[in-house]
Amino acid sequence: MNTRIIDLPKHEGNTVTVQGWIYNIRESKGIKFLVIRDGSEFCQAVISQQEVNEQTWKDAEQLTQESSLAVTGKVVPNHRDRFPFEIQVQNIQIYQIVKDYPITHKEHGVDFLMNHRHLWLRTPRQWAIMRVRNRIIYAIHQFFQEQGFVQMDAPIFTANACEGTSTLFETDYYGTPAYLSQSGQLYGEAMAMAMGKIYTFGPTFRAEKSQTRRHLSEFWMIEPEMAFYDLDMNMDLIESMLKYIVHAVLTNCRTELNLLQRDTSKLQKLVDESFIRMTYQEAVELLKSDKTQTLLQKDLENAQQQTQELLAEQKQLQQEHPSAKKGRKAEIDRRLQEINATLKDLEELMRNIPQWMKSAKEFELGNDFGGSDETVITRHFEVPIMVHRYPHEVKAFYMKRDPKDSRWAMGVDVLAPEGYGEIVGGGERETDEQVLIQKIQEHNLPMSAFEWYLDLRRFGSVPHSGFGLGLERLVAYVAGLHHVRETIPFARHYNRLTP
RNA sequence: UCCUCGAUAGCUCAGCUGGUUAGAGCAUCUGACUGUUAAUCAGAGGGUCGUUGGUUCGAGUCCAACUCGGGGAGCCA
Repeated sequence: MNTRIIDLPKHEGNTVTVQGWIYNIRESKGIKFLVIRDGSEFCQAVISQQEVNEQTWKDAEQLTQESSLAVTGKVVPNHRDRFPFEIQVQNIQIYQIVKDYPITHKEHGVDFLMNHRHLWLRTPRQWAIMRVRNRIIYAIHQFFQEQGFVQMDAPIFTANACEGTSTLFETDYYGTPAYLSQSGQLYGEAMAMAMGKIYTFGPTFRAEKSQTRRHLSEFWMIEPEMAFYDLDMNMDLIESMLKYIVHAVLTNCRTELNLLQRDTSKLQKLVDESFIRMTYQEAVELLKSDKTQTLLQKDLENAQQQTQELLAEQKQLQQEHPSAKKGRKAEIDRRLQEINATLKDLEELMRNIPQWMKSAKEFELGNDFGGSDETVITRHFEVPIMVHRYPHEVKAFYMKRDPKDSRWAMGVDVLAPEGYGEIVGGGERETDEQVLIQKIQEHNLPMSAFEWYLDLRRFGSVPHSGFGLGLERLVAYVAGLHHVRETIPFARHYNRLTP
């Protein structure tokens, strides 16, 4: 019976067989260290010439990166490695010897890696990300199922653009145009009126030509919708859901977060401390405040100082380079590349900050926040911020107006700290048929397409709320990633349809 | 659509104000090393510098257009 690497601790001292692939080989005279991966984990297998027969050693000499094999040997502790056990190999069985595997153990550019995404997924970092993603998905289902929500699916083909704003993918549906869904929201409301509390979990499509680290053309969204929930109940649910998910990842994905070098103290804060809740008006005040200007000024000065320090280090290393020995030379080259990359980032930051300061200072009440404004607001805090009661003009037609002040719509956006931006958007829905009809007209949407939706207000209309959670943005935040394209197995975005 | 940065070896990059035969590390191949952690050490092969045109005695380097890509704005999760 074959063993998975993750189960090796249960077999200490025993002889087992593991099937997998060679992730890396290091060797010295008469001894080979294989790093084997089988999907469940990565571990070292040691082949010593003295301890195997001639044929096994001969076979071992042919092994290359990503060759597939089964190794049989004794499980012993290994305290030097991340994974605490290794296999002392007695025998190997080769499935395939690989030639010229394209991904090496050095750094690669994003474009190259994305072109080899089908192979890139095999690396430890991607392995860790996919496991975090999996745990988040599992936690989402657990959370909602435990609370009596029913998972239901909204259609992917739709006859119209539901909110009438973003650009959608058009397809041919038996001769008439159809669009790929940009949100299951309206269907979610219908399902909530049938089942009480529901959530959808499915793909969403946006045809916007966004070329940023936060956007995908195809991404996964979770959209809960609850009958008899007001905005405050909605926010409570969002907060407890995010705490639940992050707690689940913190307790079950230690290895993965460690491998990703995620600072877990920041995630722990999200679990332990209350989220910040502020109205749009308060957020605008904060944005325009001197406090914001001071904060950004300080960020700018830090960036400038760091730049000076790096330039000094760069100069020193360049002087040392000609006289350095080979090993040291390589070290210097590595560091110089690192410095160059950081300098480019800092340069961009220093270009951006003055614009952010200007945009924050000149922000006008009534406008929607831009990406930079969101970033600036989140820089003040270390936990997620729920901004609620936005100007109704900037929100979708189905959003309920604040009964106390009709300027505002009862919407809420959750902004993640550390610059990850909006991860949740939601709100309380309009319940009045006449108000909705008026809103649909104001937005120039085709009334006929919304007849079924208006039925929900004609037959037993009740207060209800819901929200949309962007899975990839949440994964990026929890895993501490620079870009959402690493959070999904095969990313689809502008200029990327393959592999 | 706009702004901005970029394209040099299989991969990641260096190449300053234009000046002999274009550099490094990794990967590949050969050799050394019995506990390695992106192992190390010695050696070898590998490039019409994104495309087209221009300036010049001379262009990887300067100029223009184009192609492709990164990041950002808009829009959003």
